[in-house]
Amino acid sequence: MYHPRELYAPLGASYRLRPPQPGGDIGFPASLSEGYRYSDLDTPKLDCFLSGLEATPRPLAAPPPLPPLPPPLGGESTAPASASEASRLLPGVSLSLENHDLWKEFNSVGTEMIITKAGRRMFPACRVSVTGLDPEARYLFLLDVVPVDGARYRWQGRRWEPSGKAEPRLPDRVYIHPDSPATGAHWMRQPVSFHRVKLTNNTLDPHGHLILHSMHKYQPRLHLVRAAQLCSRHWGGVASFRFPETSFISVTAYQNPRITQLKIAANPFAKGFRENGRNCKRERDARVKRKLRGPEPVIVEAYGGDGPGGPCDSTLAGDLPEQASSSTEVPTPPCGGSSAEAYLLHPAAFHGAPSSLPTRASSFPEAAEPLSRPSSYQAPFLELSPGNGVSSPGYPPAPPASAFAPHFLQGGPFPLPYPAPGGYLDVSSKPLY
DNA sequence: TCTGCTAACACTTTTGAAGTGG
DNA sequence: ACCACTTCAAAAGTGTTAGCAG
Repeated sequence: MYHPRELYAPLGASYRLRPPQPGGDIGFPASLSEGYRYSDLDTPKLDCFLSGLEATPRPLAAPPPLPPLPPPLGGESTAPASASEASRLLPGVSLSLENHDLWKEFNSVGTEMIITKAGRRMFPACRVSVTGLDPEARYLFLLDVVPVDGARYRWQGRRWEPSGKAEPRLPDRVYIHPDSPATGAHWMRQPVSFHRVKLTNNTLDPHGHLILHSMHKYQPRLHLVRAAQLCSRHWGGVASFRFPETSFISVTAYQNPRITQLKIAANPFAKGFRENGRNCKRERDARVKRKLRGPEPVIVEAYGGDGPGGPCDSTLAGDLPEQASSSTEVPTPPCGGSSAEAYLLHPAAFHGAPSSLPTRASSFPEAAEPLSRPSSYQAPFLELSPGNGVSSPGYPPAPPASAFAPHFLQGGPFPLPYPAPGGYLDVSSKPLY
């Protein structure tokens, strides 16, 4: 494993990010905010996806200086987003959170996400609508999760409170939407769901799930990268987004009973725990009593469900029951083919190895280029539009989606040196401890 | 004793193979 | 032979809970 500072020594201090600005998150002490540094956000992180080859591809030879670190996540933006930079890279691109209301409801209580050794899905999942993409160009859609602050949290019976410093930063991993790469038309056709993302607290996780510390506050980020293929050293622009209402605290067991209630009410897989479900507290207690008395009689009556509406696997359809997609349209492959087609056409892009391997080099001429110092790019900060695309100038910009090079790929957690769409990418920049 | 984590559990939904009919 | 549809079992995703470790 390499650290970017070792590989990119020449970049030196230009990649230093300034500390977060005061005035941050509600409930987050300024002292902790002041003391925290996004020490790893300068990791060249997404370079791998910057593939080629847009109409006017350009090699990443002269990295512009990274923008200063934005204010602490969740806080008020004291420095407005750099719209000009954003438009220079991916002009006009905007995202809106489809399930904004649900997220808002959870956020008002204090969202908690279960993390397990085996990996647990996020609920609610990030489901967004995209506009402003070039319908013909191809894009990668990525999701990662970054710490909101430098604190560890503790449930104090009624609310979350910081209790000490955060654990050391874990390996940064990126979830690649399974449809990637796809055309702008594809991404804009219907809401894009990231419901398959899994969170784990297993630092040795072999499945490539996003690794988090328990009792820490995190913020999901979405990245759109204009690129024709998964891995290249060329790029056509990138835009990063975050929605403050999607921040959450990772836990191994729910702390706030109100969150539990919300999850049970909204998640179809937890239907059994609802008031009328067989797994609700009343039924469970009764079952335990019956068990103590003797064998439980077989219940023949079918459990009345709420009808269909569970998470849908398709990107093109809704992923959440409370937002049943009205679209029954059969997904059509994006221009140039679906991810599966892309796989068939260019298997080396998905199963390929670092550019030194012949399989990839044969399929992707750009991989045969000499491995000069990978360059970084400047990620735009965009204002977010919560729900239905309604603009909200109060939304702070996302932290920069820093670039990274294939060097940072960790083969370990992945069966493949390059992750397939739908997989995860380990972009750890430094050893765990 | 307290806090946090894990594994087992019962339940539901999703998925995909197998079967059926046009 | 092909396609669309249905059925069904297995897999996967839920929160709960008891027990364990530090």
